[in-house]
Amino acid sequence: MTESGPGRDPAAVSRFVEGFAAQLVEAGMQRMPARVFAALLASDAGTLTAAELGDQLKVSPAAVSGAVRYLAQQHMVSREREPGSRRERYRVHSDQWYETLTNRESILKRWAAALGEGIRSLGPETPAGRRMAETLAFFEFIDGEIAAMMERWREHRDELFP
Amino acid sequence: MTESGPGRDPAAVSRFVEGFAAQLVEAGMQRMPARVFAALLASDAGTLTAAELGDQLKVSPAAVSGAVRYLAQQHMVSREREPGSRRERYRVHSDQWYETLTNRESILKRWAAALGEGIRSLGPETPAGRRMAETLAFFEFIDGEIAAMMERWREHRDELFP
DNA sequence: TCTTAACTTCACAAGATTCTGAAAAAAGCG
DNA sequence: CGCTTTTTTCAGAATCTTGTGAAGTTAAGA
Repeated sequence: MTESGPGRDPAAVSRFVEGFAAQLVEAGMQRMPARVFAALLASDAGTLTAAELGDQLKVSPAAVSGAVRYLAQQHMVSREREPGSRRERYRVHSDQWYETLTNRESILKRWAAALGEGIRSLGPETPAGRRMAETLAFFEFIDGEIAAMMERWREHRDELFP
Repeated sequence: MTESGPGRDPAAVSRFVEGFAAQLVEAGMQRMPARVFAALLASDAGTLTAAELGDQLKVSPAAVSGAVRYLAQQHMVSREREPGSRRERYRVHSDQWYETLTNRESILKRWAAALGEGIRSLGPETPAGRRMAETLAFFEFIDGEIAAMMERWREHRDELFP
């Protein structure tokens, strides 16, 4: 339930954090980044400090540091320096983080590059070459479609959350 | 007997297999399934036997067995019994395997389920709940779009490879 | 039915990851 | 500047993963 006062049920938060993190792990994400990310997603402000993360997840500052570095590299969180403090805050941009999922362009592009090289070295007219060419065409098609899809999403979002 | 056609350079095949597998690994796939899959993708017939896979990849039958089981579960390859032999052949369907990439529905659905539970337990009107609701809406939107996108792909493919 | 090829399962060793504690580095503040 | 708080780095221990060898299971052919 929605609570005010001393706040939210820490047990409920923890259940969500661990459950969602587990799903992310299953999809290939490392455990600690997944937990840190889920904790940020479940925070009311959308930001937490390193100390809060370490405290809530019961891990060392070192682990938080490593996880946050990874998440920042993936553009899933950003770092903000709090004015008037030496603390750093880590933020999840609710309307942007999941766009990084579709920005796995880098991955599609690397797959495409590896396939292109395979086609070239095995020969485009060999059976294997043709099979790989079809796969490559698929990746290129998807790559083009995703931008349009995200544009439609933003319109759709603006209707849902005006 | 499966003949590697004339002019097919085993070293070139191996380079592709290891390179493409490395990209798959980077995207979260286990190493052995990735190598087995890449080997199938690069095979001329689109099929290989367990013995051929073990031989080409220099791994034990046990490793092949585990990798193939995983790939079959993910519907990335299918198993065929060779008539008149006790061998099994493993096949990649060139025009279908990559559709499994978009069929990670299961993953989207599980993420959505975890988010839905989080929204319910933290409260849909809390800031965290609203953030999660937007993410959930995104996943639901994507889920709907993907089917349409794949339909467009099939049309596109039929133009490219009539 | 028996034999034997082919695949699968399982315990374990080798290897890779991941997190911690401790020390170093960076950065605000007087 | 020097003190203090916060973050980062790094070596190493604990934990997981992964592939192997060997035994076990299944199924084709005689």
